[in-house]
Amino acid sequence: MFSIRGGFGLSFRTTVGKIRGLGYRATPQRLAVIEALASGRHQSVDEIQARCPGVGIVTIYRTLDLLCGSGLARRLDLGDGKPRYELAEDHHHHLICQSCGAISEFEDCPLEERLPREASDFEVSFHRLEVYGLCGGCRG
Amino acid sequence: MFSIRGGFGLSFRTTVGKIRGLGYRATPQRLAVIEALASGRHQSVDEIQARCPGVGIVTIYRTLDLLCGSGLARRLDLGDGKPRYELAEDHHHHLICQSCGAISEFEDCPLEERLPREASDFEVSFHRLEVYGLCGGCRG
DNA sequence: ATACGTGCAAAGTTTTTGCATCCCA
DNA sequence: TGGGATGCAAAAACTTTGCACGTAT
Repeated sequence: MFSIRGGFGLSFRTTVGKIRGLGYRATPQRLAVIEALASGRHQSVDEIQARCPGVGIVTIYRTLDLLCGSGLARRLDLGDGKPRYELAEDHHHHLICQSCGAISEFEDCPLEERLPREASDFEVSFHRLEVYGLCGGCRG
Repeated sequence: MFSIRGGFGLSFRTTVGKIRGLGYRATPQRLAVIEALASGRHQSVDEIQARCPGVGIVTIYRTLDLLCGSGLARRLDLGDGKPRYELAEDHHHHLICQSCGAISEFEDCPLEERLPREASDFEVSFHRLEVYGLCGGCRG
Protein backbone atom coordinates (compact mmCIF):
# COMPACT_ATOMS: atom_id res chain seq x y z
CA MET A 1 0.00 0.00 0.00
CA PHE A 2 2.71 2.44 0.90
CA SER A 3 5.43 1.98 -1.61
CA ILE A 4 8.51 3.65 -0.27
CA ARG A 5 10.88 4.29 -3.07
CA GLY A 6 14.53 4.94 -2.69
CA GLY A 7 16.63 7.98 -3.38
CA PHE A 8 15.53 10.48 -0.79
CA GLY A 9 17.31 13.63 0.04
CA LEU A 10 19.16 14.43 3.20
CA SER A 11 16.18 16.13 4.74
CA PHE A 12 14.12 13.02 4.51
CA ARG A 13 16.67 10.81 6.19
CA THR A 14 17.61 13.16 8.96
CA THR A 15 14.01 13.90 9.70
CA VAL A 16 13.14 10.24 9.93
CA GLY A 17 16.13 9.69 12.16
CA LYS A 18 15.08 12.48 14.48
CA ILE A 19 11.55 11.20 14.68
CA ARG A 20 12.88 7.87 15.87
CA GLY A 21 15.33 9.54 18.19
CA LEU A 22 12.46 11.36 19.82
CA GLY A 23 10.81 8.05 20.56
CA TYR A 24 8.11 8.23 17.94
CA ARG A 25 7.38 5.40 15.59
CA ALA A 26 8.31 5.83 11.98
CA THR A 27 5.11 4.49 10.49
CA PRO A 28 4.44 4.27 6.76
CA GLN A 29 2.01 7.16 7.03
CA ARG A 30 4.55 9.36 8.76
CA LEU A 31 7.20 8.42 6.24
CA ALA A 32 4.81 9.34 3.46
CA VAL A 33 4.18 12.76 4.96
CA ILE A 34 7.87 13.39 5.52
CA GLU A 35 8.63 12.25 2.00
CA ALA A 36 5.99 14.61 0.70
CA LEU A 37 7.51 17.48 2.64
CA ALA A 38 10.96 16.57 1.45
CA SER A 39 9.88 16.57 -2.15
CA GLY A 40 8.68 20.14 -2.31
CA ARG A 41 8.78 23.35 -0.40
CA HIS A 42 6.00 25.42 1.11
CA GLN A 43 3.22 22.97 0.44
CA SER A 44 -0.35 23.35 1.61
CA VAL A 45 -2.18 20.56 3.40
CA ASP A 46 -3.94 19.76 0.14
CA GLU A 47 -0.70 19.36 -1.72
CA ILE A 48 0.77 17.21 1.00
CA GLN A 49 -2.29 15.02 1.03
CA ALA A 50 -2.14 14.62 -2.73
CA ARG A 51 1.36 13.22 -2.29
CA CYS A 52 0.24 10.77 0.37
CA PRO A 53 -2.41 8.62 -1.27
CA GLY A 54 -4.02 6.28 1.21
CA VAL A 55 -3.15 8.38 4.22
CA GLY A 56 -6.15 9.86 5.97
CA ILE A 57 -6.38 13.61 6.33
CA VAL A 58 -6.55 13.27 10.09
CA THR A 59 -3.25 11.47 10.15
CA ILE A 60 -1.74 14.14 7.98
CA TYR A 61 -2.86 16.84 10.37
CA ARG A 62 -1.59 14.86 13.33
CA THR A 63 1.73 14.19 11.67
CA LEU A 64 2.21 17.81 10.75
CA ASP A 65 1.45 18.76 14.35
CA LEU A 66 3.93 16.20 15.54
CA LEU A 67 6.63 17.44 13.19
CA CYS A 68 6.02 21.10 13.96
CA GLY A 69 5.81 20.42 17.67
CA SER A 70 9.15 18.65 17.52
CA GLY A 71 10.71 21.42 15.53
CA LEU A 72 11.27 19.16 12.53
CA ALA A 73 8.89 21.10 10.32
CA ARG A 74 7.44 24.58 10.32
CA ARG A 75 4.26 26.19 9.28
CA LEU A 76 4.37 29.28 7.09
CA ASP A 77 1.82 31.84 6.04
CA LEU A 78 2.82 33.13 2.65
CA GLY A 79 0.00 35.57 2.37
CA ASP A 80 -2.66 33.51 0.67
CA GLY A 81 -4.35 32.38 3.83
CA LYS A 82 -3.44 28.72 3.55
CA PRO A 83 -0.95 27.38 6.01
CA ARG A 84 2.05 25.88 4.32
CA TYR A 85 4.59 23.45 5.66
CA GLU A 86 8.28 22.78 5.19
CA LEU A 87 10.94 20.64 6.74
CA ALA A 88 12.85 22.77 9.19
CA GLU A 89 16.27 21.54 8.21
CA ASP A 90 16.07 23.18 4.87
CA HIS A 91 17.00 26.77 5.65
CA HIS A 92 15.95 29.24 3.03
CA HIS A 93 13.59 32.15 2.62
CA HIS A 94 10.80 33.13 0.30
CA LEU A 95 10.09 35.71 -2.33
CA ILE A 96 6.37 36.13 -2.87
CA CYS A 97 4.99 38.00 -5.83
CA GLN A 98 2.10 40.17 -4.76
CA SER A 99 0.73 40.21 -8.25
CA CYS A 100 0.72 36.60 -9.42
CA GLY A 101 1.37 34.84 -6.13
CA ALA A 102 4.41 32.98 -7.39
CA ILE A 103 6.71 31.80 -4.66
CA SER A 104 10.41 31.38 -5.11
CA GLU A 105 13.22 30.81 -2.67
CA PHE A 106 16.61 32.17 -1.93
CA GLU A 107 19.27 30.39 0.02
CA ASP A 108 21.71 32.98 1.16
CA CYS A 109 20.26 34.29 4.33
CA PRO A 110 20.96 37.99 4.76
CA LEU A 111 20.73 37.68 8.52
CA GLU A 112 23.19 35.09 9.61
CA GLU A 113 24.48 36.42 12.89
CA ARG A 114 22.96 39.79 12.39
CA LEU A 115 20.09 39.36 14.77
CA PRO A 116 18.97 42.31 16.85
CA ARG A 117 20.65 43.63 19.92
CA GLU A 118 17.35 44.02 21.65
CA ALA A 119 17.17 40.29 21.52
CA SER A 120 19.99 39.98 23.99
CA ASP A 121 17.54 38.70 26.57
CA PHE A 122 16.19 36.26 24.04
CA GLU A 123 17.83 33.03 23.01
CA VAL A 124 17.39 32.78 19.29
CA SER A 125 16.51 29.39 17.89
CA PHE A 126 15.59 30.12 14.31
CA HIS A 127 14.00 32.78 12.19
CA ARG A 128 11.74 33.15 9.27
CA LEU A 129 11.91 35.76 6.55
CA GLU A 130 9.58 36.48 3.69
CA VAL A 131 10.11 39.11 1.05
CA TYR A 132 7.13 40.45 -0.86
CA GLY A 133 7.20 42.36 -4.09
CA LEU A 134 6.90 41.86 -7.83
CA CYS A 135 8.51 39.04 -9.74
CA GLY A 136 10.30 39.56 -13.03
CA GLY A 137 7.30 38.53 -15.08
CA CYS A 138 4.92 40.85 -13.32
CA ARG A 139 7.18 43.87 -13.47
CA GLY A 140 6.94 43.63 -17.24
CA MET B 1 -23.32 53.64 18.36
CA PHE B 2 -19.76 54.01 17.19
CA SER B 3 -18.16 56.52 19.43
CA ILE B 4 -14.97 57.62 17.76
CA ARG B 5 -12.72 59.16 20.33
CA GLY B 6 -9.86 61.45 19.55
CA GLY B 7 -6.15 61.03 19.98
CA PHE B 8 -5.19 58.44 17.44
CA GLY B 9 -1.70 57.68 16.39
CA LEU B 10 -0.15 58.34 13.06
CA SER B 11 -0.97 54.89 11.76
CA PHE B 12 -4.63 55.43 12.23
CA ARG B 13 -4.75 58.72 10.39
CA THR B 14 -2.58 57.74 7.50
CA THR B 15 -4.45 54.50 7.06
CA VAL B 16 -7.79 56.26 6.97
CA GLY B 17 -6.41 58.76 4.51
CA LYS B 18 -5.17 56.01 2.25
CA ILE B 19 -8.47 54.19 2.38
CA ARG B 20 -10.19 57.32 1.14
CA GLY B 21 -7.50 57.92 -1.45
CA LEU B 22 -8.13 54.48 -2.83
CA GLY B 23 -11.76 55.39 -3.35
CA TYR B 24 -13.21 53.34 -0.51
CA ARG B 25 -15.65 54.78 1.96
CA ALA B 26 -14.42 55.44 5.43
CA THR B 27 -17.40 54.01 7.25
CA PRO B 28 -17.71 53.87 11.03
CA GLN B 29 -17.15 50.13 10.94
CA ARG B 30 -13.98 50.49 8.93
CA LEU B 31 -12.75 53.22 11.19
CA ALA B 32 -13.42 50.97 14.16
CA VAL B 33 -11.38 48.17 12.65
CA ILE B 34 -8.53 50.48 11.75
CA GLU B 35 -8.62 51.99 15.21
CA ALA B 36 -8.50 48.52 16.70
CA LEU B 37 -5.49 47.65 14.56
CA ALA B 38 -3.80 50.92 15.47
CA SER B 39 -4.23 50.26 19.16
CA GLY B 40 -2.31 47.02 19.33
CA ARG B 41 0.00 44.87 17.34
CA HIS B 42 -0.41 41.34 16.03
CA GLN B 43 -4.01 40.93 17.03
CA SER B 44 -6.18 37.94 16.19
CA VAL B 45 -9.60 38.31 14.65
CA ASP B 46 -11.11 37.72 18.09
CA GLU B 47 -9.14 40.51 19.62
CA ILE B 48 -9.99 42.87 16.83
CA GLN B 49 -13.64 42.03 17.13
CA ALA B 50 -13.56 42.63 20.88
CA ARG B 51 -12.35 46.14 20.14
CA CYS B 52 -15.12 46.78 17.65
CA PRO B 53 -18.35 46.34 19.57
CA GLY B 54 -21.35 46.54 17.31
CA VAL B 55 -19.42 45.61 14.18
CA GLY B 56 -20.42 42.29 12.67
CA ILE B 57 -17.80 39.63 12.26
CA VAL B 58 -18.46 39.50 8.53
CA THR B 59 -17.65 43.16 8.20
CA ILE B 60 -14.50 42.64 10.17
CA TYR B 61 -13.38 39.90 7.82
CA ARG B 62 -14.27 42.00 4.82
CA THR B 63 -12.47 45.02 6.17
CA LEU B 64 -9.36 43.02 6.96
CA ASP B 65 -9.42 41.64 3.43
CA LEU B 66 -9.80 45.12 2.07
CA LEU B 67 -6.93 46.46 4.14
CA CYS B 68 -4.63 43.55 3.35
CA GLY B 69 -5.57 43.65 -0.30
CA SER B 70 -4.69 47.32 -0.43
CA GLY B 71 -1.43 46.77 1.35
CA LEU B 72 -2.53 48.83 4.33
CA ALA B 73 -2.46 45.90 6.71
CA ARG B 74 -0.82 42.51 6.78
CA ARG B 75 -1.61 39.10 8.05
CA LEU B 76 0.93 37.24 10.12
CA ASP B 77 1.25 33.68 11.31
CA LEU B 78 3.13 33.73 14.55
CA GLY B 79 3.13 30.02 15.02
CA ASP B 80 -0.01 29.48 17.03
CA GLY B 81 -2.22 28.83 14.05
CA LYS B 82 -4.34 31.94 14.40
CA PRO B 83 -3.91 34.58 11.76
CA ARG B 84 -2.92 37.91 13.21
CA TYR B 85 -3.17 41.35 11.70
CA GLU B 86 -1.20 44.56 11.84
CA LEU B 87 -1.18 47.90 10.10
CA ALA B 88 1.48 47.80 7.43
CA GLU B 89 2.90 51.20 8.14
CA ASP B 90 4.26 50.14 11.46
CA HIS B 91 7.49 48.44 10.48
CA HIS B 92 8.88 46.13 13.12
CA HIS B 93 9.52 42.44 13.63
CA HIS B 94 8.61 39.81 16.15
CA LEU B 95 10.29 37.66 18.72
CA ILE B 96 8.19 34.63 19.57
CA CYS B 97 8.93 32.48 22.59
CA GLN B 98 8.55 28.84 21.68
CA SER B 99 7.96 27.93 25.29
CA CYS B 100 5.36 30.39 26.59
CA GLY B 101 4.21 31.89 23.32
CA ALA B 102 4.95 35.45 24.37
CA ILE B 103 5.34 37.84 21.49
CA SER B 104 7.53 40.90 21.64
CA GLU B 105 8.73 43.26 18.98
CA PHE B 106 11.92 44.88 17.91
CA GLU B 107 12.18 47.96 15.82
CA ASP B 108 15.62 48.02 14.38
CA CYS B 109 15.39 45.93 11.30
CA PRO B 110 18.57 43.97 10.68
CA LEU B 111 17.87 43.86 6.98
CA GLU B 112 17.47 47.37 5.78
CA GLU B 113 19.16 47.36 2.42
CA ARG B 114 20.59 43.96 2.91
CA LEU B 115 18.16 42.09 0.76
CA PRO B 116 19.46 39.22 -1.34
CA ARG B 117 21.27 39.54 -4.61
CA GLU B 118 19.29 36.71 -6.08
CA ALA B 119 16.36 39.01 -5.80
CA SER B 120 17.76 41.23 -8.49
CA ASP B 121 14.98 40.14 -10.78
CA PHE B 122 12.49 40.85 -8.06
CA GLU B 123 11.26 44.27 -7.04
CA VAL B 124 11.10 44.24 -3.28
CA SER B 125 8.12 45.88 -1.70
CA PHE B 126 8.38 44.86 1.93
CA HIS B 127 9.49 41.97 4.05
CA ARG B 128 8.50 40.15 7.16
CA LEU B 129 10.79 38.63 9.74
CA GLU B 130 10.01 36.52 12.77
CA VAL B 131 12.54 35.27 15.24
CA TYR B 132 11.74 32.23 17.35
CA GLY B 133 13.49 31.16 20.50
CA LEU B 134 13.23 31.42 24.27
CA CYS B 135 12.34 34.58 26.14
CA GLY B 136 14.18 35.70 29.23
CA GLY B 137 11.62 34.21 31.57
CA CYS B 138 11.64 30.82 29.95
CA ARG B 139 15.40 30.51 29.77
CA GLY B 140 15.48 30.61 33.57
C1' DA C 1 0.27 -7.68 26.22
C1' DT C 2 0.63 -2.94 25.85
C1' DA C 3 1.13 1.38 24.34
C1' DC C 4 1.24 3.90 20.24
C1' DG C 5 -0.97 5.04 15.82
C1' DT C 6 -4.70 5.16 12.39
C1' DG C 7 -9.12 6.09 10.36
C1' DC C 8 -13.93 7.06 10.39
C1' DA C 9 -17.46 9.90 11.79
C1' DA C 10 -18.90 13.68 14.27
C1' DA C 11 -18.22 18.03 16.42
C1' DG C 12 -16.16 22.48 16.54
C1' DT C 13 -14.09 26.56 14.39
C1' DT C 14 -13.21 29.71 11.14
C1' DT C 15 -14.17 32.02 6.90
C1' DT C 16 -16.98 32.89 2.81
C1' DT C 17 -21.26 33.66 0.26
C1' DG C 18 -26.17 35.10 -0.88
C1' DC C 19 -29.34 38.39 -0.31
C1' DA C 20 -32.15 42.08 1.54
C1' DT C 21 -31.54 46.41 3.67
C1' DC C 22 -29.12 50.60 4.71
C1' DC C 23 -26.68 54.75 3.82
C1' DC C 24 -23.30 57.93 2.23
C1' DA C 25 -21.17 60.51 -1.87
C1' DT D 1 -30.69 57.99 -6.22
C1' DG D 2 -27.42 54.53 -7.01
C1' DG D 3 -23.67 51.89 -5.98
C1' DG D 4 -21.05 50.75 -2.17
C1' DA D 5 -21.39 48.72 2.58
C1' DT D 6 -23.48 46.11 6.28
C1' DG D 7 -25.57 42.26 8.67
C1' DC D 8 -27.98 38.09 9.11
C1' DA D 9 -28.30 33.43 8.06
C1' DA D 10 -26.59 29.69 5.68
C1' DA D 11 -22.98 27.32 3.43
C1' DA D 12 -18.45 25.93 2.89
C1' DA D 13 -13.94 25.00 4.33
C1' DC D 14 -10.81 23.74 7.64
C1' DT D 15 -9.26 21.46 11.89
C1' DT D 16 -9.88 18.85 16.10
C1' DT D 17 -11.85 15.18 18.99
C1' DG D 18 -13.87 10.58 20.45
C1' DC D 19 -13.62 6.05 19.91
C1' DA D 20 -12.79 1.39 18.15
C1' DC D 21 -9.60 -1.18 15.56
C1' DG D 22 -4.65 -2.17 14.06
C1' DT D 23 -0.01 -2.76 14.69
C1' DA D 24 4.60 -2.63 16.02
C1' DT D 25 7.69 -3.70 20.11
